[in-house]
Amino acid sequence: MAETEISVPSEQFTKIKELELMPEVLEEKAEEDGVCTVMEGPRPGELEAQCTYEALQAKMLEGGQELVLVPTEESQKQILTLQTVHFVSEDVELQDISWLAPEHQEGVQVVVQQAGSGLQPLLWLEEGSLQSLHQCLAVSGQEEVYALQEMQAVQVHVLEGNAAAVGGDSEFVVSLAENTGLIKLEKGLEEAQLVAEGGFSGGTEEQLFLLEAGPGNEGREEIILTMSRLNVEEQEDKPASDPACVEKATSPKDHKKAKGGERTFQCDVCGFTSSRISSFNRHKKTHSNEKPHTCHLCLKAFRSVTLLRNHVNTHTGTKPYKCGDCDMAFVTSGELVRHRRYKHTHEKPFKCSMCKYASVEASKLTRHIRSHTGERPFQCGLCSYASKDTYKLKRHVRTHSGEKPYECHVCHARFTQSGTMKTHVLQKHSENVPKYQCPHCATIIARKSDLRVHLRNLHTYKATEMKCRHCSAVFHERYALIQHQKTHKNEKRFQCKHCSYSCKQERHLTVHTRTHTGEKPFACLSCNKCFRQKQLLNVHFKKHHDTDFIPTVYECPKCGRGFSRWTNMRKHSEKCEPGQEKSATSGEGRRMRRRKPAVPKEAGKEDAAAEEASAAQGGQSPGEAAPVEPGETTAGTEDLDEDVTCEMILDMMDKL
DNA sequence: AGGTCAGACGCCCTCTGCTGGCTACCC
DNA sequence: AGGGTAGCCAGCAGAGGGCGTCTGACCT
Repeated sequence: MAETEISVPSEQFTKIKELELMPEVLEEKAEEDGVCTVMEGPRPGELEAQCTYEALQAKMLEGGQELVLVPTEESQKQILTLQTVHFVSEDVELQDISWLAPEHQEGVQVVVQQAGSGLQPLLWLEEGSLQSLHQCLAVSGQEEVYALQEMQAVQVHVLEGNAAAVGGDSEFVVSLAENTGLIKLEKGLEEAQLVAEGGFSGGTEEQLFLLEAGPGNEGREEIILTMSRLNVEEQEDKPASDPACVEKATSPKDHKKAKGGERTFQCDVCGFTSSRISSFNRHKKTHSNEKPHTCHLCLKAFRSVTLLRNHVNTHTGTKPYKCGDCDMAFVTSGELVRHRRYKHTHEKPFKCSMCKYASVEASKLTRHIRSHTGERPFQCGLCSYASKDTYKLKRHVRTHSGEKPYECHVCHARFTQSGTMKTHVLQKHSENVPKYQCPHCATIIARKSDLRVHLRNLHTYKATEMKCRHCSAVFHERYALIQHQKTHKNEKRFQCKHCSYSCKQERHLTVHTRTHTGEKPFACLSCNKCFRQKQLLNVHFKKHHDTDFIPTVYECPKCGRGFSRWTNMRKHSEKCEPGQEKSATSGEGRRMRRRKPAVPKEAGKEDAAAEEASAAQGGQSPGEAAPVEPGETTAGTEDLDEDVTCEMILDMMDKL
């Protein structure tokens, strides 16, 4: 799929801001429009162009936006659709259109035609550049066309041979060859208009097209070809073709009287008109390549001394217009005025009619208005994203290209946006990082946006009740629920019926109750001895029936005496006489050494509760608990007392 | 003809906020 | 061990500010 950019050519764009959006009218118009067909002519130089607009409009409405504007000619309302097709290729050459003689092109003003078809091409595609020989780009016009200066917007479309192909992939590629600058074809258009003016009979609809080619993004070898069509919907009785209403196109070299009787001068290249000959002559210089004023530093040429002077100032750093309120200086007075508006006077002449926004520049207001209208003229060619300005599209494209132009100067991590990198540096490589305190709880969060998430998740009122899983309390705020449930955490809610014992977990109460009932459900398969807990049975089995079981022995660092439990060893060690120390490798005197290889891991896990109980007996925290080795074999070790151990286990469980 | 002003376009920047993946922690 | 949760973090988009530059209009 080709990249398609919906944009507005610069010369028309300035007028777009005057458009008044009327989407309801546009919808109606779209339904009314007919079918567009373009057929190749029977012989070279002739091409029938016959357009009704159903297919074309459908395509336009996909990504474009129709606009209704009220032009200076008060009798008309013009419906315009904006869309641009982006060509990227090396297979097409841009040709001169001076061949376009009106007498040979009745009905067709500008044609883009594949080479070899017999038609004189404006843009032609070399063999193999397109899949379809019928693919072409056409522009047509009909009688009573408007003068160029009256065209107030553009729209773009590519036709592929016939109407049926219009809705297809309209992207193909144009090579810029050696033309790296802006290529404007308005001259051809005007010639087309002249043809139309002189020749068509009674068309059903006014149609005008602009064709303009400009450089692609960042000067790459590509062009953006913009073709424009103008629909005119007559609102009043006076037809759009009324000469009194619409000023006709004039010859490039002539001038004629406009509606009010003023003489106007029209440029034969771009359609520019002026009532003053001086302005007209001055304008004509813009189309001339004559640039007699050359910079002596870089040899760049300019049309006027003023432009040259401003340019030279960029070399020399000369900025004659200095701001009186700050240290800024500028090359032109206009820059200074604008700067002062931004920084000092805060004068914002461009005010939004839909909100309080005001801006220094009109372009900013135009951009702002898109946030109201939702207009997104800049379409990504690789996905469905469209942006409201060119910069956002460019920034978005990085998500496809993988480009990460911003690098952290500390850790060299790369980022797609400067703001992301800035946040990274602040959070990772800076001191005194600001924190955000939740106003409703003690939580401190590193980022404001995450605090917002925290507030949303934990402190937002929710209509649906959230129930405590321990009691019947209900809450509408998650944070309150969590805090409430924590109050259940240390409750010993399970009370023994037979004594004062209570605990936090039901399973503990079950085990405890067996001390009253005498129940011992865990029987040893080897000796039939019964136990109240599975862990105790496991300990028993390993100690008395497992020949592979090798217990760990904890050795006193002072005298070398061995113990099966670390806590017992520590108690002994505290009383052991100084000077009997054998090992001083541990600063805390708790180095443990096994006399036999370690107990298999599984066996140790099975006895976890007994280990914890043993640790609790010695006052050791669970995290520091050393493994309890059941089968003591050395002097001074203790036998396992089931009843005592059971109580210890239960107590420890509750403590945990 | 030259200077100035203003409109317009383009580019880059910052600030802001949302989102989803990751991970540590808790149960 | 596994699921749920919440903070951390990068990615990404919206909105707007600021400035460089070009061009046409207007004035002298």
